[in-house]
Amino acid sequence: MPKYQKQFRILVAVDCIIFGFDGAELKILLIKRALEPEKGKWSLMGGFITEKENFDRGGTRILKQLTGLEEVYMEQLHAFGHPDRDPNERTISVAYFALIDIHKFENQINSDYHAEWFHIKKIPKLIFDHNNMVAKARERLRYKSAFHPILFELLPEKFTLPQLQSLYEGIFDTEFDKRNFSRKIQSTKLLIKQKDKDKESSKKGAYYYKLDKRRYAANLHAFLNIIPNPVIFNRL
Amino acid sequence: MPKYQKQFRILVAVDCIIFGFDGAELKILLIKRALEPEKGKWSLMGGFITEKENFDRGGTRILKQLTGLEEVYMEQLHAFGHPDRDPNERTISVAYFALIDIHKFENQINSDYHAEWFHIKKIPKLIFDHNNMVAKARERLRYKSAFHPILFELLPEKFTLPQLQSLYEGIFDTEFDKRNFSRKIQSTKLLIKQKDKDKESSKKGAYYYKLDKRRYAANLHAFLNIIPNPVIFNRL
DNA sequence: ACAAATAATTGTATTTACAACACTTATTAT
DNA sequence: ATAATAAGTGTTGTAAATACAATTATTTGT
Repeated sequence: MPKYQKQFRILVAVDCIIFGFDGAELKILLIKRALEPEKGKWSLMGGFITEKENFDRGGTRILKQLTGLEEVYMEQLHAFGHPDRDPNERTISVAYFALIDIHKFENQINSDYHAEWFHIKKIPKLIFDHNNMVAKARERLRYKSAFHPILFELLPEKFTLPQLQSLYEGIFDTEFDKRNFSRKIQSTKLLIKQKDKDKESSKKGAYYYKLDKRRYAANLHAFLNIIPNPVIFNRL
Repeated sequence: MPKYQKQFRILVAVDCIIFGFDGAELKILLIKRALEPEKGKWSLMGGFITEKENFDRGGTRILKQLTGLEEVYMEQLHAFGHPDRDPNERTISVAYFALIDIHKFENQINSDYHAEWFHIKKIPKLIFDHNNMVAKARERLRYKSAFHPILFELLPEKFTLPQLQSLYEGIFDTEFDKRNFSRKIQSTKLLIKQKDKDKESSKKGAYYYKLDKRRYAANLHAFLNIIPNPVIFNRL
């Protein structure tokens, strides 16, 4: 069989934008780059594609490498291919974004990478085009979560409505009416009310909820309408 | 500066899913592949990335090569990277989808490629994973056009409301109420009514409309709500 | 010239969804 | 016991979406 002889071949990497939510702020997990070039600078977690893996597997491999986590929400974001994005040698990168429960991570953190969580609004200067990737991931997360119930992936197994609301508010950089928000969330029937309350953050205490996983799995592509006015997309 | 010595490099291609609308049916432009392997089989238009170009430029270059058209609506769809997708040698492909006015194409067709339009529901067996790409592009077109006014890109400069409606109906595989559809479209204020009528497809004749390009450019990311019930996404 | 057929155009009433808004209740700290 | 804090709950007006039918313009055939 003939090969594509005259064409040139390129390094292919996968980079991961990893989102977490600590109960108050949306955060992103970054590492201190261990290898040259740009050693010691902040960077997304990434790596080169190996000979036998596809992008999805590369993404999950890299995520597991850093967080120890498997079976988390992950989605291909975009392929970045500017000829000079890596000044060292032409490299293209397929970016993935992941949503993880920040608490699950803390126990399993791999300190080899000097990973740290950064507030979404205080991201430092990153190597290459990684700041672009983060911006695009943020945009996508905002877009997608406006219609699809994916933000639950960022929360622990048990969470309260006020927590969920502040997550939405953080992502959309606005405030919602408690009563309307609660009603909309309840109307999805994706949540199961628990008997116990969280009394850490308030005096009255807020009931815990759990995700109804069966319904959630069946409705992952369901359309929500949590956000009052979709015009907000214009002012990201 | 050190290079990434141990890593292996991969061929990188761009493939285009080109949509057109002939007034009745949604179609895709395919070519008869000119080079080995798989010579003579139906395929998407594609090509390898050159040393100095990014993906977007590769996509527009390939589109122009086949259609002669520039400045058309085009968007990165997805990166496909299964190790065996090209049995000849590992190749990854970044797929783009484009929306063109099928009439503009007809004059400029480059017959070198043996290009042909195929009804979206009668796509033949394509090489590699191109059928997957087409499926994904169709899904994306449906998703995106439900919220954003991009379907105008498929229509000629002057078009009628019944034409626009049948385009929507074709894409969503359903039927809308004429009166409600007309009202929703008018309420976007994106259309300018013309004085002349199209009398080809009916006896009474239907007024032509033109896109208000200034408004359209300003509202490309605007949210529409043309489709009565978004639940339809569940049954693609 | 008239009638019949075809397809576009236009209007209204009802239902439904959304958003705005304020008070009560549970709990803790002093 | 009282004050302070934050969660929980109900109602009402308004706008949007839907369902639905009659009329008008034009062509074709007799």
